[in-house]
Amino acid sequence: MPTSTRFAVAVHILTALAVSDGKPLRSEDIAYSANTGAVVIRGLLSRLSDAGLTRSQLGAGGGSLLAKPARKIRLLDVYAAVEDTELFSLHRTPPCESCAVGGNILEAIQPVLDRARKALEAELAKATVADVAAEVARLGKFSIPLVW
Amino acid sequence: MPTSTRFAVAVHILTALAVSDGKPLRSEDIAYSANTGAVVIRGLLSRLSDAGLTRSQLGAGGGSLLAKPARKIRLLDVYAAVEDTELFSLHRTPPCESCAVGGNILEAIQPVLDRARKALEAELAKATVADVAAEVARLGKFSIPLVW
DNA sequence: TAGTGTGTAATAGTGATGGTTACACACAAA
DNA sequence: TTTGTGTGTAACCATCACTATTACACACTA
Repeated sequence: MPTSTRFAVAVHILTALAVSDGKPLRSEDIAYSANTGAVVIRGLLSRLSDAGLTRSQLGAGGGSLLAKPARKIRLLDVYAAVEDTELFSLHRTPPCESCAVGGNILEAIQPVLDRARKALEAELAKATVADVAAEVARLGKFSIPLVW
Repeated sequence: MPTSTRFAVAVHILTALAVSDGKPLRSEDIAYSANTGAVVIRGLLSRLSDAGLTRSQLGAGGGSLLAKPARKIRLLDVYAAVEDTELFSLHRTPPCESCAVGGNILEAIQPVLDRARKALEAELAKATVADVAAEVARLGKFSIPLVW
């Protein structure tokens, strides 16, 4: 049960903003880096902004900025901001209520699925955008802030 | 991404087989319990059989059986048998190679995503089909084997 | 005031998914 | 051996989420 590409691109966006370190980035520039369209980026920025992770400056010289320090933004926050669907999908049509298994299977597996989901979320809570930005800087052999 | 319901239905199938405890179940009967089509069930049984989790008896009185004890079948085995896609999707089109962030973001986030995936898998490895079957029996107030 | 960039609606193409029909084949029961 | 049952798989279809793209109103800066 896959996530959309939104999570990966959203992390990309936030990492770019972290690397930019206070200088507003245009959606078009982020789109170039992520190899997608500027509207896609703005759609994600809209979600990230709703979640309180980014903010925008309108007008010439404007763009997007982190709304709080990169080290305060956990990947879990990003995940929650852009992923809509449940990690585990259940039956498309609910199983037979009156069946021995069908009538109880959902309730029976829910605790296990919850534990699995929470384990995943706990890992995503351990890493921050600052961590990712630092790793990108290390791999790319540059320092933050990066002058574009 | 439309997330698949295969995992939930596959667990349903195996739980039914565990509850049946050696008596072959027809795909049609499982389909009734899961509220889907028999061909959908047979498609999943085909994957589960390939993974060594079930086997089938052809002919009259035939159906499907567990290929090994329910307590030896971990939900992780089921997950691996029926889920095709990666848990985390990355960019649809690879990001800009020559960009500071785009050129390094994939490598930078991969370790985090791997840890998250492994944490999820570790939880799914802790639960078995026997556990789910026992929980279903408890909730449904019946004992295994259940005579249909 | 002119120009820049955001925010969002609308639309379209794509791909995975699940539902369904059809049918060949293996096996059991008689 | 024959008959009937149930599996295994291919083919086709409708649906839906997702991403890309166009279009345009609006806010803000220089």
